[in-house]
Amino acid sequence: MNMAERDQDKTRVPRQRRSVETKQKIVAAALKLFSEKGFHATNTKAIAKEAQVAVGSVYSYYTDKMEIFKDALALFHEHFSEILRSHGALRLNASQNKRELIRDVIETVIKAHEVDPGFHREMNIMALSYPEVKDMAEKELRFFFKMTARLLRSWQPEIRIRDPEAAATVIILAANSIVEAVAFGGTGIGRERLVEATVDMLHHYLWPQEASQAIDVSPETE
Amino acid sequence: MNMAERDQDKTRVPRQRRSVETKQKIVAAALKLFSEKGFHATNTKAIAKEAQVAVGSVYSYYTDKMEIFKDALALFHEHFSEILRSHGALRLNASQNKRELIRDVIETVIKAHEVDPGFHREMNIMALSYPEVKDMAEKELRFFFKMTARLLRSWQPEIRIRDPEAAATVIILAANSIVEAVAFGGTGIGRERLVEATVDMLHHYLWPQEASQAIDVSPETE
Amino acid sequence: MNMAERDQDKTRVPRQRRSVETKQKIVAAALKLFSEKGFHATNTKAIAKEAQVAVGSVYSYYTDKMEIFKDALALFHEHFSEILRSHGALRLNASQNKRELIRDVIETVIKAHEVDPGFHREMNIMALSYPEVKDMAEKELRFFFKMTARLLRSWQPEIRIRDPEAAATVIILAANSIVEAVAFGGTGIGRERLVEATVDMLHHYLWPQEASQAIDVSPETE
Amino acid sequence: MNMAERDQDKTRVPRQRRSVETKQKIVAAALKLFSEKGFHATNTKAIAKEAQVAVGSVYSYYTDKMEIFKDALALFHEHFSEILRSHGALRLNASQNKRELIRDVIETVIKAHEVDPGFHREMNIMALSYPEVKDMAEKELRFFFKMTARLLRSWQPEIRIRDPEAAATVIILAANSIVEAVAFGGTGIGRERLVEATVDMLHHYLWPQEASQAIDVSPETE
DNA sequence: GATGAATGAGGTTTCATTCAT
DNA sequence: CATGAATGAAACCTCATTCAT
Repeated sequence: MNMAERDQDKTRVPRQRRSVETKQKIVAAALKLFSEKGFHATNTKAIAKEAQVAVGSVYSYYTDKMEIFKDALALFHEHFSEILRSHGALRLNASQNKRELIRDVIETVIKAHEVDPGFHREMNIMALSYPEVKDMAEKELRFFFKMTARLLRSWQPEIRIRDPEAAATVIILAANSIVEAVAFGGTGIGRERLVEATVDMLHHYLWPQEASQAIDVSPETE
Repeated sequence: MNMAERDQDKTRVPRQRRSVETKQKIVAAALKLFSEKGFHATNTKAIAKEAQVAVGSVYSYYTDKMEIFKDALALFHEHFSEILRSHGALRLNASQNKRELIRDVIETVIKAHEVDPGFHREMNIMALSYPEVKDMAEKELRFFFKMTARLLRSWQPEIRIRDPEAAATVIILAANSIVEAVAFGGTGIGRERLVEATVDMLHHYLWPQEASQAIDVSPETE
Repeated sequence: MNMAERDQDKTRVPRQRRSVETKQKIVAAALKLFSEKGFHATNTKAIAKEAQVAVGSVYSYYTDKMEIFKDALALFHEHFSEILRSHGALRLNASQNKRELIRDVIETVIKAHEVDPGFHREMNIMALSYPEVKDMAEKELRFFFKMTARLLRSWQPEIRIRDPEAAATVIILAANSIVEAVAFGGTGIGRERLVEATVDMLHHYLWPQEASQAIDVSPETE
Repeated sequence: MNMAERDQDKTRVPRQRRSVETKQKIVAAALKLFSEKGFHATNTKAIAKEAQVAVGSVYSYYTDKMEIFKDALALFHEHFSEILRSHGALRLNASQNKRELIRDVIETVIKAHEVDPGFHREMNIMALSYPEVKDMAEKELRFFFKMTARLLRSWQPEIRIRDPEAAATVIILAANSIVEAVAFGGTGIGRERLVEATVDMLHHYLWPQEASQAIDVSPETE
């Protein structure tokens, strides 16, 4: 394996079980601290301490503090995807009630965000400052774009979207920013109302006819 | 004049005004550097140098590096609002073509972002880390929520939005995140397609009837 | 001045008198410690302490520990040359007794070495490890080569040297290594005997006739 | 053996053949790395790796990194002497042409240096810093002093040296420093010219009459 | 008021050595 | 006996902030 080759002499490639466990302890500790206090406010000593390991050990698994972050990010993405999968966000089909479908998706994404809102925030920070992190985060995000685009295309021609890729991107970005607003607050509007408005917006976007009727049927709610 | 007497041999500039100018030089310098290299990578010495002032002087105007940032942020918000205002983003009325109206707004916001994308990014970073900055940024954002909500309400009942405040928030958040994606790239979709999709989404959300017809009129575009 | 330009933001260019004094205190302290304990065994904290200055101050005058060393080396060279000059090593002329002349030169060089044998040693160590130091040391050495070559040429044709440059180099190198042996001991032969033998060697090399006669005149010494 | 007694339970005294081989692999690896990158830049992990042995094993043969160096130094001296011996540097006799004899010796020493110039340099560095290493290096050097002195004495009274021991020391030191200059460059004079000048110097020192004639015979060369 | 020299805590990283497996 | 994981002191360097001039 050329991975092993490249890291040779610098970072340890876990061979023994103990070693594997130590590395896991370190990422776990780092994920926790980055999430709580952010990257810059977390020093290597603290990571080592949290992992109950000597500072030197940290550096035998990682060349760099940044390297630890990247591993933590990968771990975070795993957790995140796991949530999405387990909540069945992807076994959607157009047969169910459209509003419920949209709401389900949004709620699931909120759930996923709530697993570790702190780290999510830190990921955003880091992505803005470090291209490498940006790339990782974007790669993950594009995966969702792709998934969504495929979904939209599968729903054609029932929904009449002109540019499924762009639409998927816009939907994900919008949903994401609203989910973040829900997670971190600060809008002054409660969670329920924001979700409802978002559902409305997407409903109209994707199934205009049905959405328009829905308004006629139940006007003046709230 | 006894004023002249008191200031003897330094009569050039009144004390007060010079002081104000110095402070302005400092913020301006800071804004520039924060925007270029970020908060953490900009040290006070560099700010002083850029402002052509001694380090000590910086600390006689500001207690803290953070204090400087907050002032820079305020200045940035001024610039930002100025752009929006000068581009007339807010003298909208429902009479013009709806798609054009939406597109205008979005383009204006993109313009405003483009004034200083670097600082915008840094503002986001800082907002995520420092509650005080977050508060400032949110306060500004809520202003836009309010403005938008008022606008939406003024368009009622032509548009039949159930909860104008929540809708305004959702619209601004969505628009904002898409604008950022346009500014920083990374989606893999070009600017035009993203804008078009966003316009579509908002068009359907706000003027469902008209939007549906638009699709019927010019189908299979793109 | 482009020097000032280049160093800008990183190292301080002493402007005030206090500043100049501080920088001098630092080199002096460094010279002392490098000489006593060597470069690697001297840490920046110790230098700061010896100079009665904060660590940070050291780094406002020097980017690097190595930079300090180079400055110390320059200072050392100044001291060294000063000794040579004050001992009149270079107002040699061929008129005086040749053996005495050679002995004078050698004794002077020994004196110069004795000013700071520790640093001399360290200079050699560093020269072997760091090309930049090697260059500095060699530059100084070549100056002596040049001086000596000029002297030899001025003595032609009385002395019949085939290649004055090479001869000068060989003489300086030989003298130097013997002087070092005298300074650091380890040969098992006393200082006087080494100097005498060296004088003999150079005497024979430069003034063969005279040297041969000298042997005939005082044979079987020792 | 009380040697074994003394070292017991700290460092292993190789008893079995495999053990001996392991120790040899370690020194060999160390010699190579020290020579290439120097003592300080070579870490124990690298030595272990190069020797294809675990770090812990290194420490069961050696108490210390320095201990390894000392062993490497001894090995180096063996190689060095081996070269000298095999090139017959010591089966000199006064019957052959004197200039050729001197040149032969010098060329042989250069050859010996060229076996491992890197380690030679490192030995010098270490000798200057660590008394123990200095002692080892000097012990070896004195061996050459002794050999040379014996040679000189055997050539008496043909050569009329007053103090053979001192002369031998001076000759070896001079030759050594010139050889080093040839090996590491930096004098600005080419190898051939330096060797020639050295031969001249020693020729005049040891066989004044013959050397003087040589000059008369072939004047104005170069 | 202004200047810029001085401070020193704190951060990241290395590596010789020990020790559990 | 070998292995290689773990240790932690110690090194270098940065920079927000203070303070003498």
